[in-house]
Amino acid sequence: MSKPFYITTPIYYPSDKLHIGHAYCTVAADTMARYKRMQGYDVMFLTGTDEHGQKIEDKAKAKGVTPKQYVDDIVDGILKLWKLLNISNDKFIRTTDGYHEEAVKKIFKQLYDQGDIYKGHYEGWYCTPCESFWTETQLKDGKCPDCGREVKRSEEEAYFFKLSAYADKLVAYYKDHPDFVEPQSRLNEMINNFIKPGLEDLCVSRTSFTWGIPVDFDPKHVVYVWIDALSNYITALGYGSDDDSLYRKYWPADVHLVGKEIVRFHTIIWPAMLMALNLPLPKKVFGHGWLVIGGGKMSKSKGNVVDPVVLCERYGVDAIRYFLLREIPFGSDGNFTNEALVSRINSDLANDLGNLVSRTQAMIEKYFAGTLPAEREAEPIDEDLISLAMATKENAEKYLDNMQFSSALAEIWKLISRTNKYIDETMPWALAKDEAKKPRLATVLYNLAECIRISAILIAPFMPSTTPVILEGLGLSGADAKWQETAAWGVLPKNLTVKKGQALFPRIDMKKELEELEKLTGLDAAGHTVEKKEEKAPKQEEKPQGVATLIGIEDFAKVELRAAKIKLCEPVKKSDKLLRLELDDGEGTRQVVSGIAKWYRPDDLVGKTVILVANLKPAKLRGVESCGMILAADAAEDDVRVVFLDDTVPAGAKIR
RNA sequence: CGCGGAGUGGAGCAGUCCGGUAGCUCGUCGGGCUCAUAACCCGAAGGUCGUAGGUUCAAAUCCUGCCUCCGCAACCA
Repeated sequence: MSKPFYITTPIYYPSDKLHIGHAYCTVAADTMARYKRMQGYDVMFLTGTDEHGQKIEDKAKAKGVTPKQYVDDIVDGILKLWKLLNISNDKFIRTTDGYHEEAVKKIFKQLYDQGDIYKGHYEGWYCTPCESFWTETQLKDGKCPDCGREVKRSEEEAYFFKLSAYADKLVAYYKDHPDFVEPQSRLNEMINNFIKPGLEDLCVSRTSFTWGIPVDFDPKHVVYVWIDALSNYITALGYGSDDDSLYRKYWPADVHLVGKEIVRFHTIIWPAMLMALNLPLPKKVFGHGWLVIGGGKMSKSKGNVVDPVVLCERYGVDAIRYFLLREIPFGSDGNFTNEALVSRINSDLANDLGNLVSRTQAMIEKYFAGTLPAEREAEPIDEDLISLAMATKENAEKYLDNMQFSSALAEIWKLISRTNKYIDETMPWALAKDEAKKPRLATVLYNLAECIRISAILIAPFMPSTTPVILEGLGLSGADAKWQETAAWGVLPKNLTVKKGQALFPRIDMKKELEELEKLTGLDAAGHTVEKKEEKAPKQEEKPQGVATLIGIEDFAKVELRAAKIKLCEPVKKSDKLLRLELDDGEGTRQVVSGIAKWYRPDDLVGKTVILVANLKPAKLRGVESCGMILAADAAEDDVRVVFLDDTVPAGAKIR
């Protein structure tokens, strides 16, 4: 019986459409899963969605649908995306699936019964109308950040998981299993940041929202994300159900693939939970890096979110899969730019691989009418090529086994390049002119075909739909993609017949393409957001009432605006956004803290006249009291301009 | 002194743990070839390895200080 191999992606949060970053992680997992399958492992590849929680409840409400309807819709899109990307997951779990909910209830109950979960109190600020708890730091002006009303200090009943009890065991486990977390640096981060300062018990239930799995013995609580989401890795296998045969077969997981932002949950909370349940821990948690767009994190507010569907439609799925895994060393962050994408497609896929296949097939057709004769004539020059071809499988495996996708591809491309070079070395077109050299010519072309066959199979985990196309061009079929045969020479029949097809990866005109892409994605070649001028103007006109709800003059009168002179200005310690200002407001000096350090230096401001909101309730920022605020304009997405008055306006002048 | 990552030819990266000729891909320039998707092959130019010190026969690599960039945390009254 073949060895089991269990690999997972995170379960994604379906509050929005997924972007290229999610695709990146899932493509990586898929490549690993396909590789292991080809090697003969019995693979279980799991992905899914984490569907509960406040945010989804809110989003659904805003859209006027039930949370379930809301997530159903998004999940539908996710399934389509995975289909488009050729993701070969064996199972897809949704945390709203009945079996998962049942299992989570059981897990929660068990932890409670054995004392790892206890009932306690969650202290915070409560806003009665909103029925929401807020932490000290979430409050705005000491008031509810949602509705702005008064909050009161109160306690909420909640269940806690005794995370603190597992700190020592976790550290011991890391020590005994140095490969548990990769890359290594992420583990250091966890220990320094979270374990050393001391682990606190974890709040694992909520009463502030209802979109979740109810605690079965105390249904006014719902299970919070930790236990609900993390346990998917075992509930998907039937743990806690009547049939846990898959669980017994596949657990513990060989790899949890996660983004670096959730490494913490997977290396601290999840292992502690498993320890409490007395279950084995996953063998490895691999924290991959992020796709960085134009030097910054991809985010909706920056408008630089890349949609994988658009790219796949334009270049084909395999080109995108290749790019993602080739361009960025797995584990570190990497830049995503349109230019890099097109450049990779052109040089690696069109020029090196596609063109190699094309020229080889063309020569076999031209010189032998498509079918090679059986006579052979080897020469010493062939040895170098053949020995590299025979070594490439092992070279690639060395990296693949450590999830170094990029390096693995580089190894395969070494063979592709070497094969191109072999054509120049042997000059088949010269051989073709001499009838006596036909056996030598056939040998050369056969060697080329063999190298192409080997390369085509080796890229199958990465580019599953390209492999069959290449193999069919060599007279084989997709079913001939046998991993073991990539280390065997002479697999193709001596009298092989080729069939030249369409160009595998048509070359792209870089300049034109970048212009097109800029329009399509709103990102320029270097990945910077492009201002969409034509769209911007009408947008603003369309929703004048969207600026704010209308107020009466009496409401405006409540705001006391005054001119003030900046007397002194300095940065606030331990803060990179705040400046402390001392203002002359006509009556005296007052201190205001403003979050404009990014755009103004203290010297720029001293002596200037600004508009002060004089009757704003004082608040503390970074420990410094701020009495009022000064007005500034959001000039652009990431630019703020303070409103300056003419310096002839005296301090204290009323503004209305 | 909150935590972490990074600064290497025009661009993107490797090399740093275990000091000893600075490497890869793309781009540029020159040449070759003509089977091929204006592709392929060869060659060249181009680097004070962020910066200032220190250790050493020898430092991109080890030590110390500083600067810059990027994340996280906190913070945009």
